[in-house]
Amino acid sequence: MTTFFAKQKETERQHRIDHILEAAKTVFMEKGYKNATLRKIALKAQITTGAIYVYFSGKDELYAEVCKQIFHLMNSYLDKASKVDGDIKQRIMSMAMAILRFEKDHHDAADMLAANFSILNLPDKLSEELSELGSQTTYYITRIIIDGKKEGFFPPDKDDVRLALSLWSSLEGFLYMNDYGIFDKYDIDFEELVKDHINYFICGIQQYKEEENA
Amino acid sequence: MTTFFAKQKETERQHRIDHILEAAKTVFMEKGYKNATLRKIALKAQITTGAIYVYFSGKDELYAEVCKQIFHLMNSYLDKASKVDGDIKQRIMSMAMAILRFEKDHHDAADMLAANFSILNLPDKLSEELSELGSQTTYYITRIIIDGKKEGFFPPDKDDVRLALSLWSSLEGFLYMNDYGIFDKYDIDFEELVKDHINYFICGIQQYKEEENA
Amino acid sequence: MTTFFAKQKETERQHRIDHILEAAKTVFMEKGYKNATLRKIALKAQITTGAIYVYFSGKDELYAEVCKQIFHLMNSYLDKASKVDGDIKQRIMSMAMAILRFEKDHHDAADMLAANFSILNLPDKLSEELSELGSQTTYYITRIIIDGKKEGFFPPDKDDVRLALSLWSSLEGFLYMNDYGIFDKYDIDFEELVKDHINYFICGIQQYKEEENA
Amino acid sequence: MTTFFAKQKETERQHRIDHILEAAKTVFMEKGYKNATLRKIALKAQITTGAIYVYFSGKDELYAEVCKQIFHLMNSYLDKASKVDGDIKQRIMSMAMAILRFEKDHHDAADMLAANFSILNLPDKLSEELSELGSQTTYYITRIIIDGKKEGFFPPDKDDVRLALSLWSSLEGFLYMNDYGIFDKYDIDFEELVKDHINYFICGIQQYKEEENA
DNA sequence: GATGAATGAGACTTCATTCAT
DNA sequence: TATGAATGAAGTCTCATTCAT
Repeated sequence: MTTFFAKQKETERQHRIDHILEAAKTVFMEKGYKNATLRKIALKAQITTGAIYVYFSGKDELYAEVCKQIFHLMNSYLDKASKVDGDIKQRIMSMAMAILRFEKDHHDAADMLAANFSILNLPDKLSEELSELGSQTTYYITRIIIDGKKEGFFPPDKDDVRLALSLWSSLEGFLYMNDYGIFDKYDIDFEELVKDHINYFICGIQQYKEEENA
Repeated sequence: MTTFFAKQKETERQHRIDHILEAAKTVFMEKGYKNATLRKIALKAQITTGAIYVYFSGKDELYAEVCKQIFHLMNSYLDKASKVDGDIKQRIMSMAMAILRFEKDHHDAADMLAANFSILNLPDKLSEELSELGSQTTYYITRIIIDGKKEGFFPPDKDDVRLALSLWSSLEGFLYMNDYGIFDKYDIDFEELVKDHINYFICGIQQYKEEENA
Repeated sequence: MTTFFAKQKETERQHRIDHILEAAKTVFMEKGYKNATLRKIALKAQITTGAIYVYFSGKDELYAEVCKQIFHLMNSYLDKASKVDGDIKQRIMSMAMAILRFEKDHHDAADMLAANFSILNLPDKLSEELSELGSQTTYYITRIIIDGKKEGFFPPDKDDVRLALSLWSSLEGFLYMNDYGIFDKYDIDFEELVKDHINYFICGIQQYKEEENA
Repeated sequence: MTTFFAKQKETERQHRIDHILEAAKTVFMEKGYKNATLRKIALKAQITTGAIYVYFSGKDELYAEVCKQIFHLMNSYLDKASKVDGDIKQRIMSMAMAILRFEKDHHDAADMLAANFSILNLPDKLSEELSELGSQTTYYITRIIIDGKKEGFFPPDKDDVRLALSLWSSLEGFLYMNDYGIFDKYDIDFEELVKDHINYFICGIQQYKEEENA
């Protein structure tokens, strides 16, 4: 019986945590770390500031936990995209579009992932977790690159991780520039721009001969 | 004589301004806009917070002026790089390396240029200046692309600005990822990574046939 | 039960608000709006400045709330006086004496009602409330004038509001002069002076023939 | 010769003082005591803040000196009005209208005269001077009342000073109410309102029988 | 005399965090 | 557990006054 009630309690506790995290996510996303206040979060969660301290050690941990959630959300996008059937190119494009879609669907959330977590005063465990989660993206992309080499789509002499990082980095660049409204000044279809870039990049990988570089 | 003394004073005033800007730059770079405080800046400049207000209307303007300086610095890198002789590829690479070098030399400063200045409460004149300065990079790159098309290096049907933005965006992505230490976990020569990406990208532009995309 | 505790809490909250308002009133009255500081108020209320912000949005609102209280207090004087039985003259005199008494009892408080509330940054609701409260005095006096005309005490051709404003204005003048200690230099019974003035004024209204003015 | 140069210097000094006072008057009138800053005054006078301290001991003294000037200005209005020919009523009305005109011509200046000088940290001499100047108005009015009694216009049993203070007080009341925009809400000709009041008041003095009051 | 940069105290305000209830 | 009032430190900004030049 004790166990039953304990579980019951545990569940309720988790509910409250989720509830707070949900509110925190909204506020952090909207205001950013500094401008978000525990009061606003508490207000949104319809609890009091004091209650937050029952479940979280403070603002920093709360922020980190929200980030964790967002990382998981993002990875769910990637996971889904990674399961799409098709040739290598289609799979890469699917992955890229998933990242773009996530950015579009959760604009402010995406911003949070770029935070420099080192400024927060976090316990080591959380820091590592966040770092680990941030690496997931590379894993997903790398996997496709590896498949691509197996299938002869990419030359075997190129390094998987380097290609994956290269692809991801450029994608992030587009998101970053888009975020700061750089493209707003021009009459440009953002998605098309990214697709073209990936096409050029893939094409380049396939065609580029190292000796040319000499 | 009056003129002489007036100049003398003007120079001294400029010295002080530069001195404050220097301190502000350090602090803003290290802490970011929100976390930087006038007190910290004043402390670093070995003055009082009040003294800052003799030269600047407030935190926002101070921040903006620091950004202006950094933009100018960055543009000096670009300007120098844009004057390098060589073929189109070499010129693009020279430009890219200039951006990398700037990022390396002024790591934290580069971050500031990404700030969303619209959140600051700036006089219109300053806002415009910053916006204008921020566009310079695109101009530099676009110019090379245009030359490249003239010389037959790039296909004539590709849009100059789109290519320039695309190139710049991917570069920014690398810088961004590097900033957040993504590459630190891997044994990767950052510069090589970027060079490879550009090579693939350029090669892709030249070789990519639109019909393939169908 | 919930209701009971909620009420309890509400009451306590009101107590605290009243406590702060009391301190604020003292300080504002003594120093005026500009010279009063939240620190002084907090000190007097034996709390910290921050605590004030739990109950009030800032200095302006605090000031406005104090004014509201004073207006209400003043209106309670007027209300009581307006219920006095007697002929028109006695009723006017009763009203005038109420104003004098209020001024005497709450010397500095009275000053605050003269504030130009438009310089404060108040929510519309508060602004309107204050404006409304400030008009009350005229209403009370006007009502007596109207009765006076009905009873034939005043000539029917005189405008109610003009007479009321005229009476009130002169009263305010006496208060104002008294405030600045003008009468202190002379050996004068302030109340008698005002009574005489009102007597002359009333007598004048009754006797004055417009044609004389030609 | 020394004397000549000394005088020259003295004159120049006075010029500067006047120049500063002029600027100070403008700023104090516009902003009020607290909101006026020495910098604004210095700016308007096209000198530096430091220079002000050569001629004045500080902000308070500067304010007081400005008030002195305004008192003198006001008294010049009264002086001129007091010299008007006509019967007693006309002379009183002339005096009243002069006060109204002064208030109209120098709206903000008039406000300053109402300041509670005791909050300023002034040397005794200045305080007394200000007090003395503030009494002038009563003198002017009293003189007419006295003449009025001599001529049989007013009953001989009424006290001169009391009548003068009474008249002046009510006038001040109208100005005060007008200042705070009380009349703005009503469609009222301010000057007419005041004239009527004075007429009633004078009429009342002449007609009012003390025994009625019993 | 005059300058004006600099000070230093103090203004209002915000907020993460604590703690008595 | 939960409350929410209160704290205390810190934030930006203002300004009368001083003082080296």
